[in-house]
Amino acid sequence: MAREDMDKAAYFKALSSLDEDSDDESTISSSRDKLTTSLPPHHKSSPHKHNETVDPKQNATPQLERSLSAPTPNSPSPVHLIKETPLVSIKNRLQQGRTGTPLSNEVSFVAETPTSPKPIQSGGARPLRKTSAPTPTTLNRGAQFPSFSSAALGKRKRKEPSIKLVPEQHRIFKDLVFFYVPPDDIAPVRRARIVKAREYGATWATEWTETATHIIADKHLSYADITSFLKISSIPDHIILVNELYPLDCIQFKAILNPNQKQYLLKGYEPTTKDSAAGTPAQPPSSPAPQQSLELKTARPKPGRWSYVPPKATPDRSQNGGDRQSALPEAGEMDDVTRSPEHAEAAVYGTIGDEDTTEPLGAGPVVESPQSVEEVSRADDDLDEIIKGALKVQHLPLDDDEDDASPTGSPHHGGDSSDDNGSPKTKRKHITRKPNFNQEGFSCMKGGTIDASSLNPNARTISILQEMAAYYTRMDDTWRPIGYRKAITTLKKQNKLVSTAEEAVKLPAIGQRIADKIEEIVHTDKLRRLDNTKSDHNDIILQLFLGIYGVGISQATTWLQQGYTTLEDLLAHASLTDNQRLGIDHYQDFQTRIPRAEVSALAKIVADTARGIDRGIEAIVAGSYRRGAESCGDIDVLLTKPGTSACSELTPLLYKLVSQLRASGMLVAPLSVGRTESSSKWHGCCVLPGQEPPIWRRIDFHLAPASELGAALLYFTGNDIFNRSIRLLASKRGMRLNQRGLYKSVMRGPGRAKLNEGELVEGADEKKIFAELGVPWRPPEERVC
DNA sequence: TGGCCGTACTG
DNA sequence: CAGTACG
DNA sequence: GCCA
Repeated sequence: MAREDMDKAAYFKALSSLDEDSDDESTISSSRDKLTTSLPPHHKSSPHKHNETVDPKQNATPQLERSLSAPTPNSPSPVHLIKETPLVSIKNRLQQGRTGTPLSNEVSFVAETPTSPKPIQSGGARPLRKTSAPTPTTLNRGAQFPSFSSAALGKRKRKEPSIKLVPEQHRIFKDLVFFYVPPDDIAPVRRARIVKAREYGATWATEWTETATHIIADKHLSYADITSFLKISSIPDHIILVNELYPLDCIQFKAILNPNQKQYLLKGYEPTTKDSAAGTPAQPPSSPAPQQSLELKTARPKPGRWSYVPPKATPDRSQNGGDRQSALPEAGEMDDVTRSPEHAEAAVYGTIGDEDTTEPLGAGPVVESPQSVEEVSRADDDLDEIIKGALKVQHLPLDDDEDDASPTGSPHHGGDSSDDNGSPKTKRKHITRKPNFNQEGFSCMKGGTIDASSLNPNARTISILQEMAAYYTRMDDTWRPIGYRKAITTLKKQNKLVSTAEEAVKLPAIGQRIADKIEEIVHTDKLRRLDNTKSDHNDIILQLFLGIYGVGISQATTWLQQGYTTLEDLLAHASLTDNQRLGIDHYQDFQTRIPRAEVSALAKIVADTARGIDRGIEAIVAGSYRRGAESCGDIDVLLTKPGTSACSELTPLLYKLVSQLRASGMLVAPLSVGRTESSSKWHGCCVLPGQEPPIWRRIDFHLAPASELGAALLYFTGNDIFNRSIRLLASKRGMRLNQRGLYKSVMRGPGRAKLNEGELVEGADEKKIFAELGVPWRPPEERVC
């Protein structure tokens, strides 16, 4: 036991230091030390699944040894060192922090491999490589932690992606031969996917062969693309044609899924019912599909908690809603991708009339200019090239989801409305007061209207920076992600491509380091720094865990340390809170975006029910819906009533409302409910009655007496960055802004610590709050930061 | 070098 | 209390 | 990460 702990500790220490190593510049903040310092006591109940997962004894130790003695025994050719690219300043990579880590001094220099090597060709023309028969160069000792071992190789350029097979019983792709189209692994994402498939037992055919069992096509390809690429008239019956999503899902569900599901089909391809045989039912006997294991752990209602019935088809729900392409959550927020002009009215149910529409003060009624260009298909055009040359595939989106965010796929309203941002109008800043600080730095001062969709010239850069932010979040770094997000906000507002570092540093919130990264991204279409993480198992598991409602970085890290790797592991062995269990059972549901129309429908039910309880109640949908998003991550309903001045006047109504909605079947579970009399929130889950299959949605109610409506709207409309920005601005002005109101004469101690409550300035009127702060009014759809 | 929003629920 | 969540 |  103790020994295992030690090994794990050693491993994680090593991991940490390596990670920092590969970081461009030195340090990562200290919070991550928790990884290296304290290991949780080993409970016996803890997850040592003998079969799968890690056996620390086998892994950590050898790894450490190997990395300590730099040269890799098996690595055949020393290959030339990768030259540091000029773009990245590599200063000191020695880590001071990771004290006592055996590796920290050794692995000080990790080559940022440019990924170019085409592993396949190098070995000559053998078309198949069997992963199950590791080549001499395969470093299989390190089985579980590829990134670690590859990083540990130090400067040595990896010649061939080391494939670390998963334990045999998990090799769901055993005996399968995958042929990818395009048949290369140049793009980092694709390489990671291919490696992953191989780790699960697949054989990768790098040349077309009819012995292939599956053709895995790039998601943009159509059936015709494939046949023409292969120069055949049709795909042989015994070969299964699926898109790249398929293997990922199989891996996540640990099963060979039915390849005929529509989310795996290619455009223009009608499966000939034939392959249902080969394709297999979704749940092969060998590996229980998640649904089943999920069903096992059924409701264990707890006093005060609704009985919670795990619904049938949760995890498999990829087809409805937005096809999530990858099992893993993506970093960036996808809401606000598009806006529609009519949002304002739609957002309000009940007697309230307007609040957005009338606008004297700020930027007038924001009428979206119809916008023109439709670019959605650009990606498709690239495909030809890809197929032909198949050599520079770098345009494939780095992240999986991108364009799926707005489900409807509704092409128009491609958002962006007015490409107003450079336009003079945004510049109007009526200076009420002269601030003694630079208010340019506050993103709440300027409208963000250009979204991150493909229309944005910096979309690619933004997407990659978002991944970086997400990556650092996973690393338990609190502040870097904020830095990145601010930079991203700035970038979103540029209406032309920012391509050089020189140009970039001049922009607010973009410093030298991000500027360098921007330049690298624009020039190479990727960030090497990020590539390193792409195939990191632990990182991928972390992403998985962080996608669970109720699980944050702390819990996710702990579970990872304990050796859990899948949601099923967690359900079976980890100790979970009720919310977390629910979060796992509905993992896919919660990951699925909610079409705007469904939000409207749900809100209408709420509003109608509420009015049945009290005519005066108004239900206003806030959140990304109010910002005009075409799809939302959850539903935010603000409940208010004219004439009220305290939450306590509304709480009883909320209680009734919830109980009626629950009775009517719309609300299906509570997650977090107010404790006190005057509390103002209720968080839970709902489904659209009649929806088949039902998809659980996150819904939040927020109570606001009329006297606080403005502040509540401001808060509940967000977005979060906008809120933080405007709140920070308030605090710089000696005020305080929260969901109840704007307060002045707040005395603050060191570090802006609040010393007193302050005196209420305004709470009822959203616009007045802007005005008091000297912030130009911005309608909700311009609060996208 | 230290700050980076303010609040509320869970266990 | 730390952790997670909400915008 | 960025900034004062």
